Amino acid sequence: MDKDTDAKGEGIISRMALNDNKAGMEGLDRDKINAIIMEASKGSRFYENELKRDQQVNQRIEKMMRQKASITEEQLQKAQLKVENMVTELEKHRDLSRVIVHVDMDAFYAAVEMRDCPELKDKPMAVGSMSMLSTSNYQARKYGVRAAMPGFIAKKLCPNLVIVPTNFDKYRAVSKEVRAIFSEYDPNFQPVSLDEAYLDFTEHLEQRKSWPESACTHYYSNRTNNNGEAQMEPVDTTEVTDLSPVLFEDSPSSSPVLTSCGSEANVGKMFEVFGTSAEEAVREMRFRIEQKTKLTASAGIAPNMMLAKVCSDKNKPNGQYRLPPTRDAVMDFIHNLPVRKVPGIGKVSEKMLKALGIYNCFDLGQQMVLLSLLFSETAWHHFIELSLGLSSTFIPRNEERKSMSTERTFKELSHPEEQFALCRELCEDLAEDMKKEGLKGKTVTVKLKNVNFEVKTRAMTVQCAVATAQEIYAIAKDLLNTEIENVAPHLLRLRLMGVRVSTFVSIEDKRPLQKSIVGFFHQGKKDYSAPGGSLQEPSQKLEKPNFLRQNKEDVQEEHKTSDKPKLSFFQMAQAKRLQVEAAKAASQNIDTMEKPCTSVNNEQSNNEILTEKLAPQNASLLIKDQNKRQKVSPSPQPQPSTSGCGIPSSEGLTCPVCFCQVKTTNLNIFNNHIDLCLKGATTRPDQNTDSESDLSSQNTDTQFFIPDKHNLEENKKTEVFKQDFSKINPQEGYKNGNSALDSHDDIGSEQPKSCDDKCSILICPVCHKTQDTNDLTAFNHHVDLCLNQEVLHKLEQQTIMPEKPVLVTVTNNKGTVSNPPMRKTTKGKTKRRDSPSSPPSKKAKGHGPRNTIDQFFR
DNA sequence: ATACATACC
DNA sequence: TACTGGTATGTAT
Repeated sequence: MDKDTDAKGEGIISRMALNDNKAGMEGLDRDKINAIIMEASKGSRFYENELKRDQQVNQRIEKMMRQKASITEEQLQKAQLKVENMVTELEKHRDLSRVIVHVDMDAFYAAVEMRDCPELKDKPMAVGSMSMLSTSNYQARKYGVRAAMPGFIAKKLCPNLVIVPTNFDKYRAVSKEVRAIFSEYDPNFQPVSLDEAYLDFTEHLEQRKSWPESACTHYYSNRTNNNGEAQMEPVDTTEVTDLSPVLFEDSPSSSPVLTSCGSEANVGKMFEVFGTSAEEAVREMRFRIEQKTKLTASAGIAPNMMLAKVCSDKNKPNGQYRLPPTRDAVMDFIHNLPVRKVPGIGKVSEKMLKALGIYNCFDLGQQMVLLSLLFSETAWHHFIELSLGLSSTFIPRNEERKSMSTERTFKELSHPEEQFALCRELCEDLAEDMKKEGLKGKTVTVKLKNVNFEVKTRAMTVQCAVATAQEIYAIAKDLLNTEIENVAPHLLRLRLMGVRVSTFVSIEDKRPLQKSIVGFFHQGKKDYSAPGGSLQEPSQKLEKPNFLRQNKEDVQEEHKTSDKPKLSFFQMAQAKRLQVEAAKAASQNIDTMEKPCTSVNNEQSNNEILTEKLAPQNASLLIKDQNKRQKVSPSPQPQPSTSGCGIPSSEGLTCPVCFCQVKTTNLNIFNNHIDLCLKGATTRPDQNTDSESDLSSQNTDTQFFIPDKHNLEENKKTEVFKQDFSKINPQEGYKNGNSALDSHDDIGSEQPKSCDDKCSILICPVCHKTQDTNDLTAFNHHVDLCLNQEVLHKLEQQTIMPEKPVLVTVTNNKGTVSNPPMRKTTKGKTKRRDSPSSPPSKKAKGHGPRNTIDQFFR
């Protein structure tokens, strides 16, 4: 229509241009900066995609405007009442009694780097890479350089910009120190990211009233020559003491804020005494942070979280702002507050509101009736609270996570083989992460971004929760496969792939998993029908649960301990992981072309030996095939009989599943063996060994697919990002906080061999739930049921979603399968023909596969 | 339940 | 040369 400005691409500025709403961006030459950004971006695929997305937003706006035009007087009156009632109701419950504080470290990563490298202090610098910056210091911000900007553009804005790679471990360590201080003011504080948190100071302030002055006295850390013992703050003596960072000479702080300890007024002073007010307490906290870390923080004090957050930005950097807890003060504060400053209102909402003439929170209140008619209920409810300066007055405790994912960006990846390999690797990584938290989920989502930056997600929910890499991959690869087939004969030209697991099933006790499972095998081995017989009978002759008994006779005779078997799924995962780690180790070796295999991560401590030994062989294979971009070729590889290349053996390789010696040095043969072992543990032999073709069709899945990292040119970069962004992850709190590593990284304990602990807690090794019984019979019964389910499920997947092309049309609305039913249908092949033809029946919005694809790859 | 968009750091 | 990664949530179907 008449979006003359937007259509011409000028509206895109709201997406592309810098946000000067953050601190440190005052008085910039915006136009010049934007011109440079545009110049650097124009024509790129990224830019084109942004344009497209902007058009979508414009359409939303147009739709909204049309809606607005059709509003009747009657509707308005009705809405008016509704809004008024809502307002009075909300006012009635306004709570100004809490003292909420939001603390935010100033330019955190950049500040850490500057602290540790004085050279950087007087230079514009940023942390990140040429592809993406995490943050920038205030000097760089003067040039328009800021977080989330690609480094190469930042360089154009500021040619002298110094870009420092991220050092996540360091930031995390600093964060830990800071959080230790937070917890003294509010033990239940909520971290938002490594550098940011919400605290409820109410309690602290109550207690503080009666504190002696000594409790409110805090020392400078770099001026305590002799009386260190009198200090409240432990001083890290290894720290250089003259770093006192006047990081922000031009701090705009207008409120009475602690001056930097290097300033004239404070020279020679050894300590500070703080008062009992909220401001004093927060000042004190910031002082302690600075003394401890040599870094500054900013804070906001207000009666609720939203206001506190906005306030913390007000006097940043190295400042604080308190909004008095009165309605007048709040309303006054809100009045001129641009909506974009409010957490939760981003570019798009801002643009939509702007189209309605709404710029600040006052406007928001004025237009509430209209908004209530144009936006969803949740949206306008949020708006109305906002316009009244209301939000949560208590800080919610960190709840359980709802999903876990991993994704990776790389240089174009188009070959299905590589895509599957990558997918598999992602599943491995994800499974590993999930294991640390003992999670199992029912929904697997694959995310794909093509080289045009168009994003697609494909999800499938299954009956039984999945946790291991294999289980996840079994689903993910089908989702991926469906997409690949849908665009055939074209290739999926990907730039990013991700895998996510969600819909977690509750697991009551995740920690004692390792030990308990061993205990379980020792206890329950007898027979699932036998009650608490010999609780600690030596593990010579365990019986499998009924279900698995038929599986692996073959393996059993080779190795006595192979009966442990039932090889819990954890063990399978572990075995698989060993494979993968070996592969990783191998490819790493190639990366550096010299790094000895001992360069494998330390965390692998327990299986390091194994990986080390595997690595050389893998490496040689990899090198051979490096240019082919193919999985390890199945043809016999003349291997120099590198003695001791296998797992602990000198004449072959030891299978991590059955622990048998496989007398070969050919990795392919070995891999096949492992795969058979793994399959054997979960599926009927006849299902996967029936024919040659069947086997070969599963190669993708079962063989070592060694991702060719060298073709992922971005790999190194992205690894960096993976690190430094996980830190900002809001979930970081509990992610970090758990000590799962302690028990779960000890993979040795997963191997029945090395474990003789017995455990009296009964935890089902399948569903991971603590069983509320001491009765072994009942427990065994439960386990059998669980296994039944699990195995059935797996069989189901084998049948319905065979390796090759199954084509469960996930995207098909309702009708077709998205969730394999538990019955064994005939082979999925018939289905597969059916479903693609069904799209014609789709109604309304064509969002069936075809349409999507057309869009995706035009 | 699935897909896509928005938001946050 | 080059535009992140992890999570939550809202909206629409």
